[in-house]
Amino acid sequence: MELIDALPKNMQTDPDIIKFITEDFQTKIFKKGDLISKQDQYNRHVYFVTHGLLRSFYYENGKEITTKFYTEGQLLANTDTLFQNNTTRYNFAAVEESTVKFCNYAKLEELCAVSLESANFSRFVLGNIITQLTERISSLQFLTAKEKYLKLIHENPNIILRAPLGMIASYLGISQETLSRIRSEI
Amino acid sequence: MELIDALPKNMQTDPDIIKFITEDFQTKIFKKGDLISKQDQYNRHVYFVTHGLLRSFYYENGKEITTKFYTEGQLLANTDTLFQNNTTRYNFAAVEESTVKFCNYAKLEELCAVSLESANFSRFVLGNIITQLTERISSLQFLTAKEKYLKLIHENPNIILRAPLGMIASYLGISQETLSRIRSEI
DNA sequence: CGTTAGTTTGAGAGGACTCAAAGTCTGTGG
DNA sequence: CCACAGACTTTGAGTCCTCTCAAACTAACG
Repeated sequence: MELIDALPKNMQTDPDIIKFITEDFQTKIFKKGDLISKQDQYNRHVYFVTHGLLRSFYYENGKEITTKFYTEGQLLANTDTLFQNNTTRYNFAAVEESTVKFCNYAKLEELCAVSLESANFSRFVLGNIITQLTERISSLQFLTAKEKYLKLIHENPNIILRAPLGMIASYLGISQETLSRIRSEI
Repeated sequence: MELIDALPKNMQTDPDIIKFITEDFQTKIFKKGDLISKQDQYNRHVYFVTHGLLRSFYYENGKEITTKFYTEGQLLANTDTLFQNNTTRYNFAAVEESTVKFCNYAKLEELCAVSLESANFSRFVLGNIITQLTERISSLQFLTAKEKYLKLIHENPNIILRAPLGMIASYLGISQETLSRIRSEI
């Protein structure tokens, strides 16, 4: 999915936007396992996933905890850094070979500082992210391991097919073994 | 906390903003237990908590599940409705007597459609909400009941003092009894 | 001072965890 | 094209955390 297709129609033909996309974005391909960004650092890029699957994760008692998956058409960024100016606790890595388009967040800020349309579209995007996160919170809050897995199957079957079991388990907040047992009884 | 104090300095003196705050906002006081907004409806207001404590919740097997608390200086809104145009699954109610200032989201949209400053401040606010939600997800994902409670004490001691145990328990995703036992052993 | 909301305590059941070991898959080098 | 190493998944056994149901206790309020 191309970046421009993710924009509302009226912005797709806006010369400022086109200029922004063509001049300020770079493309990069990550191989399976490649790190895009490391924890405890500042990374002020915003990535748009053109193709592939990526994830964010951190270490807890030596184990990797996957916090989120990012597929085609989604945005990936260090919100800690962009919005709070802190280093981030998350690593970002490619689960499979992935192509991303990225730009410096400062450039996006510059655009939003002069383009009302962009600022408002950006608000819209953030609003949708909030809805997604809220939904995820309510899954984690009270569902059993099995319910969480079934919900993921329903809402994001492609992740289940594409990501290894261990990553999915930690994403759901359950152990690998438990997820494996759940799979076998379905 | 007054609404105007929540704004960045440069906006506090902006005539358009002042006009917006004084003309488009209303004030309302809710008594303990009062419902602000009900599930399965559209509520397109945005509320700013001047004083007090409110919460959002839904019903699961007849039990109330508290999803979030809102204290002084925070915003409360039906993101389902504002960003996705759906009815919401959440109820909002006052945990204790609370004063809110509220406006129609459409008015805020109108303001953002003409005021770059406002649109960008709004983006900033949304960004912070995202950071908070992300943080909450990681608490729910892997902490034990006790760890979640200790984290809440650390980050939001006032909620623990002001909200009844049952609401706090469901907010943490644990049962009342478990929370009570955790309290007694601390 | 009684009624209701809220909290604590107890007992038993079950889900999910950990540690450990055995399978299975996959890709690379001979 | 096969074999093997390393990554990934499954299975087993035992333990512990947290749940549920029930009942007693306490606080708040009219």
